[in-house]
Amino acid sequence: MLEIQRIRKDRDALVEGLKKRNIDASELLDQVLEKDGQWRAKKSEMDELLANMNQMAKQIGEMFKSGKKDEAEGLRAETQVLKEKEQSLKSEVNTLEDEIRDLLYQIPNVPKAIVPAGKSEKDNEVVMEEGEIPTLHEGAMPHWDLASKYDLIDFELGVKVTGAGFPIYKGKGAKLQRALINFFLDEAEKSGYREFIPPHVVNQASGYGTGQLPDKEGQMYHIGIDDLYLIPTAEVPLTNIYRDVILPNEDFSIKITGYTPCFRREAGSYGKDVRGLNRLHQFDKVEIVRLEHPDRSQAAHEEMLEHVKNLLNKLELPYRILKLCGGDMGFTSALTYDFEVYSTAQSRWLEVSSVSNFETFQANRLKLRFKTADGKTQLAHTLNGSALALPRIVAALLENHQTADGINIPEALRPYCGFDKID
RNA sequence: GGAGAAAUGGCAGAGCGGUCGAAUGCGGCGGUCUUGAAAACCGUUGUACCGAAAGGUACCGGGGGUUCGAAUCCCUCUUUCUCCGCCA
Repeated sequence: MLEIQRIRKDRDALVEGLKKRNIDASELLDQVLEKDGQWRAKKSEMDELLANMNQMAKQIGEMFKSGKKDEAEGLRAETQVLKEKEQSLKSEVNTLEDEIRDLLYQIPNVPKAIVPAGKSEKDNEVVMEEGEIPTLHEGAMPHWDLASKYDLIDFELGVKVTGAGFPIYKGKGAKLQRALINFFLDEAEKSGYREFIPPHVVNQASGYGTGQLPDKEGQMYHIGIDDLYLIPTAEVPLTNIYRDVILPNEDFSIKITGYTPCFRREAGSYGKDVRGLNRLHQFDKVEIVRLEHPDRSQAAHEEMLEHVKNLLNKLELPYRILKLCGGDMGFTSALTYDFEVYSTAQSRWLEVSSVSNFETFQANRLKLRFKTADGKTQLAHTLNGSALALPRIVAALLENHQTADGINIPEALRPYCGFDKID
């Protein structure tokens, strides 16, 4: 959520910035400003009224004490009118506040200067490419065929037990999941992230805190009886740990990580996009989250990219990094880099990580602040990234490392798997 | 799931319906003293909003109510603790 002060001060620059998302926010922002003006007028009117009423209440008290009953009764009758006035002002102020908040919820984050304008994923910029795309042997298969050939993942069994998009991992397939999770967590720890195991279910306030609500209500599974949501990513519980927090000084840098399953309803996908592991309703992911001083968030973002690069190098997967254009960026992000690995048997790039700087957008909703040296409170920056999401990594590992007589496990993963080949 | 008790500032802990944004202690910050530190002493110490400022308003778990006036009374929700039941 954008800060209202920023809209008051910088309306034109915000409109300009949001154009990169391919939206014209001028009308929305003007509505906010208009409502804000009305709100301020009503608010000071009400404050004045309340000040009067407080004053009168005090006088009445003193009169009763000094025995001036009649005077007190007279004054008491007067307050009746003011009370009614207060009621109506209060409801006007509340209505305006609701309207302003609803408008603010509709405005996405403003892209940073280096974000390219654009409408869709076609306008994303490839900023680097690394690793060699292997040439596969005759008869190489896509991962869903490999998964059934070596009995690693059972999609049909998942349909029976739950439904489409909930695969069941078996034997070495299950072991590989566990190995990847441990590998990712250990690497995160080496990079200085503290591990958390958060709840896999969150309340409404947390959904609002990180911006899943109200924008993406339908993407989360909702447990109606308790009004809780299954997390779509560990970002939600991990970041919300710091909701309503004021960090005591300005030299903080908080780095946390956590593994969780992720649940996404993902309505409206079809075809080759959802084949095999490409898109699931439940998947595993290790997330890294950072809270940084605004002056240091840019550097932190770059560090996070290095961390993810390192993971992909160790897994010996060819990948590329995209700088997302305004139109393809998530609602809450100011700058996002996507990592894609090349899926050789499918001949396509698969997104495996998304590393974003939200600047103050989430912090504003979270009320996550810190104390500056001169004692003021200021919004912190939040960042997060997948490091990494498992299914497409597994797909790429199976496909890229397949040979005629089995699938080779990359060196870095062997201690975690306990085997070096799937055959 | 049943029965009770409680929720106050960073923490601990007072608080008769009016003078309570809230005593007191600890902690934090600034100072005096000291070669330095400790101790002692003095001062200061929440958040947000409106306002150029003066100043004003709101907040004592959340929401609602009674009252001229609520931290204090009533209703409701949530959470915590104790006891019982069930249970990995």
